[in-house]
Amino acid sequence: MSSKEKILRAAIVLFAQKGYSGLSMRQLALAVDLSVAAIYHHFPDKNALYLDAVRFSFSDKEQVFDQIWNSDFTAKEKLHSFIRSLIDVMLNDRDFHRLMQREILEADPERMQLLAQGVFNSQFCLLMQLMTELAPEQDAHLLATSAIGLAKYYIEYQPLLKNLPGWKSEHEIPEFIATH
Amino acid sequence: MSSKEKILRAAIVLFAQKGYSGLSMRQLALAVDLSVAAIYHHFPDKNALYLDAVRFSFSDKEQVFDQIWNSDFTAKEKLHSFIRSLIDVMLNDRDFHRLMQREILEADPERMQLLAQGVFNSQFCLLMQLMTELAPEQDAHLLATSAIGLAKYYIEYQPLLKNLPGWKSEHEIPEFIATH
DNA sequence: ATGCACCTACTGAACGTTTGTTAGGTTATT
DNA sequence: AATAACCTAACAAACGTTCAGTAGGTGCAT
Repeated sequence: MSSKEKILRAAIVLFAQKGYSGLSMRQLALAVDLSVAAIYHHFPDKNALYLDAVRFSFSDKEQVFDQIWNSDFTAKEKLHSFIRSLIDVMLNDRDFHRLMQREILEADPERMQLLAQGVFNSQFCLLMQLMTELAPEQDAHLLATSAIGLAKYYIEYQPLLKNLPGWKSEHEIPEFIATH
Repeated sequence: MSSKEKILRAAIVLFAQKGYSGLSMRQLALAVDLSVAAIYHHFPDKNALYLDAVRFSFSDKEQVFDQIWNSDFTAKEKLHSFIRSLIDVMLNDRDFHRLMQREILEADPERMQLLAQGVFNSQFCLLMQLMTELAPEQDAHLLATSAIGLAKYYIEYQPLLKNLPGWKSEHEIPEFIATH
């Protein structure tokens, strides 16, 4: 693994843990066993590193989704798989999940725009496309948003809901289709 | 309004906005038009100030809940009012909501313990008591947790759900009672 | 009424440390 | 020889925190 990748992977974990201003370049350097200047050799400044880290943590997952889009599933099956994967990814990669939570909380407008355009855009467009195919008479943007929102809900409350009576492992998607 | 209260109120807003390490004592001093040393006159250090701010932002709301507990509602009505108020508070006070989100995200174990014991404890105990009264055969802690979780869900997704077909303004509590 | 003691609320300036960042030199790879 | 990858050392700025001092009020003995 290259040094640059090592830095990015550590940055994801640590930014997710401590937040942007909570992580110093020296702490990060220590974590990857490099000098501070070595990081600055790979990244122009802290902000760019942060953005790259978020991008990297997402692109890491993007191929999973691309696999779905390129499959010969029906539209319904694609949607099912997409949400299923979204939940899986969020559930298994806590750092990714926390990075996203932080990003939404921070709500730095310029960073939001950058992320929205550079990171999420392609996935969201594909999802919207799928939605138009599935329900042409409804607002695609709205449907896509609620699909993601629904997934997010399951991620955050699955640990809770699991302990409740009436839990069924594959109970997710039918309900979703029904409401739309 | 006393200086101490002015500091606390500003701290709530700014900590919610920028996070613990994102807000410096100088920035806060500037915001309340006092010297940095004046803040240290009222609070021993930054961490204590933060804790006090969180406590303060909660105690501000506590009386609303206490009013419910001391009312002569039936247990069912109390639960209804409690959840209704929880949702209202979270919805109307974004700073409070964000502070709580941050606190959960951060998950600093020692701070968590302090908050759990010093801030939430009394409310949670009252809620658990109510739950035992309502459903003696079930786990009170579990019921209380899911009540709060349910409220949180509505807070985060009401803006979303509102735009969806099938939205009814007073649709919250019956569903809750039904699932339990 | 006045001088003294004591208090709270505050200030300006400084403490040492940590921050992001850079300049300049060294080592390894091609 | 040239370029990439890395180092040590330093920079100014910002950080949390402290210190000595002051303005204004209160109570009390004179």
